[in-house]
Amino acid sequence: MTGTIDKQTQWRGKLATAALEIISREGLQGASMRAIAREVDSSTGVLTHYFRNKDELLMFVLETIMVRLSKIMIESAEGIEGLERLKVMMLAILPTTPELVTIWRAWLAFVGAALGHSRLVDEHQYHYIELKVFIRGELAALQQAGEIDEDLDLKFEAAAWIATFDGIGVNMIAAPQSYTSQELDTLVSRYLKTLQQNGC
Amino acid sequence: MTGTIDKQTQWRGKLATAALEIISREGLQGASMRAIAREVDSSTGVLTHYFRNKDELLMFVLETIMVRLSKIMIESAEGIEGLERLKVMMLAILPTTPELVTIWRAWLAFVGAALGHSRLVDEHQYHYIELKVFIRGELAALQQAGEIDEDLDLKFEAAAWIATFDGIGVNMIAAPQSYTSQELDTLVSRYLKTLQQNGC
DNA sequence: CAAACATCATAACAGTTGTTATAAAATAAA
DNA sequence: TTTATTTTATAACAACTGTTATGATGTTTG
Repeated sequence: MTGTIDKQTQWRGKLATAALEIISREGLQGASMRAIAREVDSSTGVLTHYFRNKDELLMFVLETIMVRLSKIMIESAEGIEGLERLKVMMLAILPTTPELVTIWRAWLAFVGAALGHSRLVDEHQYHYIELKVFIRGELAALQQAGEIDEDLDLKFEAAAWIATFDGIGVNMIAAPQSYTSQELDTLVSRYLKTLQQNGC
Repeated sequence: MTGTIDKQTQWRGKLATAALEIISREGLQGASMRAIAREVDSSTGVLTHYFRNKDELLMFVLETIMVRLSKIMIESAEGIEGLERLKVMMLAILPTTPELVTIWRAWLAFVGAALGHSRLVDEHQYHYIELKVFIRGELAALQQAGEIDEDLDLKFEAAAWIATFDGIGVNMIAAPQSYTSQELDTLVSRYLKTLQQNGC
């Protein structure tokens, strides 16, 4: 029984990774059932056996992406406190490694294709809200610790954090070599300064 | 002769607008030849007559988008000087009106589909560079006028301006009602403050 | 062993895609 | 008016899409 489940999750993960790779390379257009099957040196029979249909597979890929991102983000911040924590988390999930570039490229493909695809829109909204709540919690902790202004609107600031983050990420993908790692650091640090007026 | 040319440009514009509308509503997947023809109450014969192929039509749509954007941006800044100018220009092209929302949605679709579509990638790179050069010129003027720090790296700052701008825009599209108009103003103003240390 | 089931490959399906050729209609040129 | 030329519609095309059904294998279970 557990063996069956293991094979299930194993295959689903393998197929999701293969799909992710293709999407990152060629976009969603290139990710046909047959192309994904070819990527894992198998046939479409596997796809149809482990996923109800293509939609479910794509949703699973998107979910996999978001899970990986939040895992990387949380692990990067382990044992780090204060404002530095927000900085580290943001830098950790920007597309600075091959894996993260792959994820970001695929994410952009999903965002672009979300138009007119209601399930994708919903899924994105969900993850956005989740991230926003998380960041808001982080900000609340900082506020309580007196590290950032106490009169900040945290709901707004969480959205601003995500916007800053998205903007940098999209640019790094759309226009590679936009920033050196030092410039990245500067960019994020400068943004964080806007959260505290005691620096002035 | 001139009449022929007029009809050409007229039809090409009409078809591009129709395609833009569909892309904004349903994404690039929905923008098939037949769907575009239906949108203008005509047949695909018109499309094939005024465009070599679909690729050329899509490129024309993307170009149309960028031209409209830069036109809106430049016109908004007419007669405005100083730091306020940068602020006005950014606010002018963020997706705050139906037309701009349409443009941004289509733009996002193009960015997402650019993966694996080399001509689209090139086109985007080109427009990014163009915008970057323009903003850099604006920053240089501000620097000469002493309105922003003289030791800023303008190449870097131009990229930062675009990233900030992209981030806010993408969020407004991906998660509508992210910001009130006042919050938008706050966001942009706060970013601009990072360009001058005399505020401290 | 035998029956039941999970696993995977293959093929056929109906639908859609962009492209191309062809023909009809409208307009311009002679 | 007659002849060219431009313009638009229609239809056929091969290629591709996701889905589904059908077998052929193993693998587990009774």
